[in-house]
Amino acid sequence: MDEAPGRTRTERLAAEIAEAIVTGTLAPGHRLDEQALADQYGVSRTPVREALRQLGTSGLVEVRPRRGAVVAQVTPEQLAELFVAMGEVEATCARLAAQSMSPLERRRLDALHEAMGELARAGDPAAYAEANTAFHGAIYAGAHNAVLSDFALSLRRRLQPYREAQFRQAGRLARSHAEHATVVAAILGGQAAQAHAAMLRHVTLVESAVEGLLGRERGTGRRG
Amino acid sequence: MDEAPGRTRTERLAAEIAEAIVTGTLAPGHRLDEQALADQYGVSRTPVREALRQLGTSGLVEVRPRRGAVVAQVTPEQLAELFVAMGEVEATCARLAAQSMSPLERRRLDALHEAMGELARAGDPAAYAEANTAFHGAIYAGAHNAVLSDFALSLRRRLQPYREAQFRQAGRLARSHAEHATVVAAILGGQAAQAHAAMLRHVTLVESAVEGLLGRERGTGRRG
DNA sequence: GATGATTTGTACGTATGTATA
DNA sequence: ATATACATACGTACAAATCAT
Repeated sequence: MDEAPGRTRTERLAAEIAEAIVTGTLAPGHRLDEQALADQYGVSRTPVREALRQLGTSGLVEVRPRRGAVVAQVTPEQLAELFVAMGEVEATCARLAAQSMSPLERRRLDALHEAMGELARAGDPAAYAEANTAFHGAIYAGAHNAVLSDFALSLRRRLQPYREAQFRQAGRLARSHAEHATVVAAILGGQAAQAHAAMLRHVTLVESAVEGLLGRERGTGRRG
Repeated sequence: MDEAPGRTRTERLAAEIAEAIVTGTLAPGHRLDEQALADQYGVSRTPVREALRQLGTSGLVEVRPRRGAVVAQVTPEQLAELFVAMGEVEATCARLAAQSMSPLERRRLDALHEAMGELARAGDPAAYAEANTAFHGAIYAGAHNAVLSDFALSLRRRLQPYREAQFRQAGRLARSHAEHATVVAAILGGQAAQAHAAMLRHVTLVESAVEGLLGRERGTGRRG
């Protein structure tokens, strides 16, 4: 059976539901009925409740007392704030990484960046997106601060549904890689201020790309 | 009975337990027995469990599957990371505040700072500490970003047990107020970079003050 | 190392508050 | 506006795992 990851049912459920939200299987605004989820996963309501509460604290779902839980509905204003926050936190991580990455970490970041150049030239959005997560993760880790990197990761997860399709935009891969290049150069060179600025600009450009996509794709029905 | 704040028992319990942790009534490392807490608050284990999970996600308590929950025990390394993270996030808020505070918000920040000067001269640590929370809260709010300000607030809460006594240090009030002055001047003048730098320095100095206190009070610091 | 005690994890039942007819 | 239906919040019971002996 599936007893693999998180040891308790609550943990496994939280992970599975989070995954479903992040991949878009559960769309924003979708109602999360406790009994339905319990039936679906073959457990009782108790671990479902605890998982929903946990996801509520991390911001992925909105729990309204006595009124049930829904997949967090992010307004355009909140989306903008999330992107600003992610940009600032990622930029901070980049600055700290420039100051405190070990030589080994720097070499690995450089190697990862080179490999992503290949993926960009090959035009493989899925592989690039996966490597991109690793790239940003390497920078979080290089900041050597678990508090900041956990927060950056949680923001990245919350924004993932909205960033998913950006790499399909024409030319986005090549531009992303070029933006990364300036970040990598600053970090490898230990130039803290430049690393901060380059990362802030990169994330801001991602936001622009996403906004372009949302403007185009939306128009279909959300509730009125 | 007491039906005052949070509507559900879980919410009230989470607030009460958090308060007890933050004020030091529940010391770090203290075991949080579900049944004992349930008896103490006159409820069943269910809302206690949910409250503990919630506090676990926010970092105030550590929940170990099948092994119970304890008040989060912060190692010296984690404490340092928390201070670095808080410094960076507060500095970011200060920079954003310098860029985007409204004239009214700037006037209020200035007035608050002036009032704190009185408290510092009067030598009232308790009142100063309370005003200090409002001061930093005003800067978070001035950043106009709920994601960042929520994170800053949660970090401040997590660090509160370790910062509590700092204002009793001789001369700390006056120094704190002088540090605030440079932050306020930069924010009011719209000088983003200076606001960032001044706030980062301020928080770093708070960390030093706390470390001095901990070193004195604890005797030993590092664990083997 | 095995056994008993304690505590957590999960299931299930009931009551109350919310939404709907 | 009242009543009805239903989902959630909470309590309670049992199972399973950890710990103490």
